[in-house]
Amino acid sequence: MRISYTEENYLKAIYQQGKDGHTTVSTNTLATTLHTSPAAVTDMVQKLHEKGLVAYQKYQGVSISATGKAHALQTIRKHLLWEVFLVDKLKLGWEEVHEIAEYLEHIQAPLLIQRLDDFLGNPAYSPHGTPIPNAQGKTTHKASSVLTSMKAGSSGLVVAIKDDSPPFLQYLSKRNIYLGATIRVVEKIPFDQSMEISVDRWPKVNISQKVSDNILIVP
Amino acid sequence: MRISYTEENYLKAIYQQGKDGHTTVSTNTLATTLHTSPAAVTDMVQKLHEKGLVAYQKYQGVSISATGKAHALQTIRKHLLWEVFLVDKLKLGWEEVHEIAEYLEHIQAPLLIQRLDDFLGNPAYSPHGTPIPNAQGKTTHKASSVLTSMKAGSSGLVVAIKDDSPPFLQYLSKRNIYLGATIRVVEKIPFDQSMEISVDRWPKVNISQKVSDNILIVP
DNA sequence: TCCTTGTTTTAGACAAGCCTAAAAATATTT
DNA sequence: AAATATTTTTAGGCTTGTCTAAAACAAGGA
Repeated sequence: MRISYTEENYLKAIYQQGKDGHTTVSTNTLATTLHTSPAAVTDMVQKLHEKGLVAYQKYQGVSISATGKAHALQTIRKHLLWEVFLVDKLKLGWEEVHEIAEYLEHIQAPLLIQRLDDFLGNPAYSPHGTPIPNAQGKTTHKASSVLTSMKAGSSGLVVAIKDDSPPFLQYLSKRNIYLGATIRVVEKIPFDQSMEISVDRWPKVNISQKVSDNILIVP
Repeated sequence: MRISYTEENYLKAIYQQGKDGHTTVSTNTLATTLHTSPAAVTDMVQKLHEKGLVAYQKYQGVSISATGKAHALQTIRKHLLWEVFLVDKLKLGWEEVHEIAEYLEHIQAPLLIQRLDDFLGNPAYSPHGTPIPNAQGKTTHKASSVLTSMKAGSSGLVVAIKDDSPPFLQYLSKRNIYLGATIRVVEKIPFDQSMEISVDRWPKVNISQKVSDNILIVP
């Protein structure tokens, strides 16, 4: 079955939003993340349903099917492998690679991806710490916790960044937060759920809950 | 001005067929090389004319404009750089890379291409010996002659292959013809313009004119 | 010159993916 | 439970790039 560039983007979004596969994703949410109109989402989702790639019932949202999930994982695999290439080999900044990989991920050439994987040394994680699905779609999950859940006084290593949008990655770079950095929670502010942290040997800074929610740590 | 994936392919074909820019290319020829209908070509060529990328007059064929040529050269540059990457770094065969590069060449990311060029060591020639246009569209032409024009008894080094279609490259591989191979013209057969050649130390073989027309040599 | 042959263009139509505006269904508030 | 607000779907339409069939044009032979 032929899956278009656009269909791949829908599948990826539906998978990433509905994660486990039983959670249902709303039309409006998809329209926002895909920068399109709710009407366009309805059309496409009906098409994907007919192709057996998603489960969909009128007004009841959409969820990924097993086949759809397999496709989404392959697209994600390609995306992350290209990100590794762009950062490790071409020396692009981690905030520059996401957009470029959005294009590269759609190239259909199994041999290319296999060789790229070998060339990169079969990496298990992307430059943002996201686990890379293997050719069968399986990922090795590193046990980690969200920075938000850490207690004051504890510290750990940054292992992954959930949100890989350029603005967020630029924000992190400015505060010297990168994969492998050591973060110590100095103080938690109950009022707004923000926290005071110190990164490596740098002076402490305040980060909002929205930020700490997107940083994964191992103690 | 936005140039689509399809428009880029048309420009590339018009440029490669009409080379110098004054030669005019026919609708039918384009339809054949682009695997589409003459009617589709007429439509597209009118659109490209309105955008100033080609010169076109009804029933008079089409030729590339200066702007169109600049775009075509950039697409070709990207195509050839990716081919170098696929062969040199990913170790793909020279007959496997053309098709994959057809997709990669359309990716718009100037920074990516610049870094890729550096990563590859700013190559001047593709794996098939085609000169790679630089960022300004200039190519350094190696002086060479078509194998067909060589006299019996003379010999030279293979520097480029004009036709980079998989069937032709597979044919060459089978006869141990590759870039840098030494070819000696043993005998020319006037009857059908074919020739007997010997490659490196291998026993002599007969090749047709169609084949020798696509091999470039330096003595 | 006229007629035949082959090429090129026009006409009308279709699929993919999107849009806006309006209608229908669901959710929330009162 | 009714009224209001929000979400979602339908309806109709647009653009890009394609197609087939028919009409227009060009070029060569009689």
